[in-house]
Amino acid sequence: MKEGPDIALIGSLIGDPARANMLTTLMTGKALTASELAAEAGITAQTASSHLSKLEVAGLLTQRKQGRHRYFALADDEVGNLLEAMMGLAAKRGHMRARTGPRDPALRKARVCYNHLAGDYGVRMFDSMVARDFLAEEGEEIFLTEEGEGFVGELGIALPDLEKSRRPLCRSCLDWSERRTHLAGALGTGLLDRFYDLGWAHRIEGSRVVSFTSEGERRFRECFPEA
Amino acid sequence: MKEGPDIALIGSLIGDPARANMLTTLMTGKALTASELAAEAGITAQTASSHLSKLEVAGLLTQRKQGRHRYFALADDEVGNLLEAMMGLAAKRGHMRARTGPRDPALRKARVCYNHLAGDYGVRMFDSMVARDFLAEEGEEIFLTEEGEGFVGELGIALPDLEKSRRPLCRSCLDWSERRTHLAGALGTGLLDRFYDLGWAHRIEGSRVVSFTSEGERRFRECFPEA
DNA sequence: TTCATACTTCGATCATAACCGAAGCATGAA
DNA sequence: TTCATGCTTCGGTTATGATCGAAGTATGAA
Repeated sequence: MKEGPDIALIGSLIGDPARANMLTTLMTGKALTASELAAEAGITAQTASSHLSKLEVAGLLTQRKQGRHRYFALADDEVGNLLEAMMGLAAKRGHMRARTGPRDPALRKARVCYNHLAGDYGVRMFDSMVARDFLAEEGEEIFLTEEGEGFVGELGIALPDLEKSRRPLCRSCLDWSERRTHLAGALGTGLLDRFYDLGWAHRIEGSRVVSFTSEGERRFRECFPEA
Repeated sequence: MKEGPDIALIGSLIGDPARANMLTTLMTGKALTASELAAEAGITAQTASSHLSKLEVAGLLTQRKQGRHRYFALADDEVGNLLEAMMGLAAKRGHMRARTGPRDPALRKARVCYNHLAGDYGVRMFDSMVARDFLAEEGEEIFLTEEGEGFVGELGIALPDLEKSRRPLCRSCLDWSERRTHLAGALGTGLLDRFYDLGWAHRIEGSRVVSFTSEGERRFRECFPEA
């Protein structure tokens, strides 16, 4: 009986893992750029672009152009509610995401979260800097203290350059593997870039894994002692 | 690469047109055999068998063997509510199936939503009961008030029986055609069953339409006056 | 201007899964 | 027993769509 609305269309849109990842990420309510969503879903920009346009045409996402960026967000509350309902059902049935793969342990240890360090190392760095009062938390906001400015300066980071960009210097980001906060923002990006420059670590091609050299690992642990 | 429930699995299951047809058909609340569902979806028995086993493994359907037949039904209310929510979103976005037949107006007027009354009449009943303080809303939760207990008692509903079940007595459900709340839960089911028993209405075979007799319609309007 | 970034479009590859024919199993009837 | 029905399993075909490389467009920065 072909009566009523077409749920298969919406189902198939949510049914693709890459799109489901994007939608889940957007459940935070924050609008994200196409590249951020691509990184989150673990796909290239081309593929993400195709997915995002499908989701927008179907009315699940809205798009806002801002300069070179395109920010995507869930179209409205109803979409969020539907996703929430699906998560509820999935959780009840025990359908958790499969997370078994050879790359997985490396991903949990250290990976890029769009442009900054995440995973165990990302959280460790953040905690260590907070413990030594280099970073101060005020609610959602995070500030670099005066001592912190000295610290990152010694590391060889040019703060004035970072402050020139319109991005906030410090932002918090929630880690899916650790379920704790790590450092994002211009400083988060700056620190990771500095680790690359210092030769402590490098990106694994075609993956989000950040691989530390043994020397780099030693220096990193020295630099960010556990609290 | 995210933590949390796997909505993609459920989405992809609902996302196949053949399976979506089967699930929509089962929204009538009646258990149907594998062959009936195959015919409904327009596929062969082999293909249907494969679909049905996937849906059962995922926990969306339950199966009951009876002789040579296998009867399938939606696993529980939550599945029905999710499907209804998806229909709501699809309808709002204009994603209707190609063939919207003459039965459509009847569907909007009164239909079963898995096991309770939906459509114009479902919303009217809910609104009327809220307006007279028979039902009280507290955020997402809905309660039957003391006056409400008296009211449904007069209608001939045995509350103790309903309360024995583990299902919540009252739950809200979003209506895709009216875009408003109607009553689900054990009481929602109980009320619809009572309308059948009283001869006010009956199900149209092979459809979700609930057809009221002219006498039944009169009594229903009397019983649930518009606010 | 030139260069870099952010994103899209095109084209081709490739993996998944929907599908059905044929055969097999289980139940019930004759 | 034999036959019919309801459903499942197996095997092979086919269509869909997810993916990425390469190239193109648009915006902003130098």
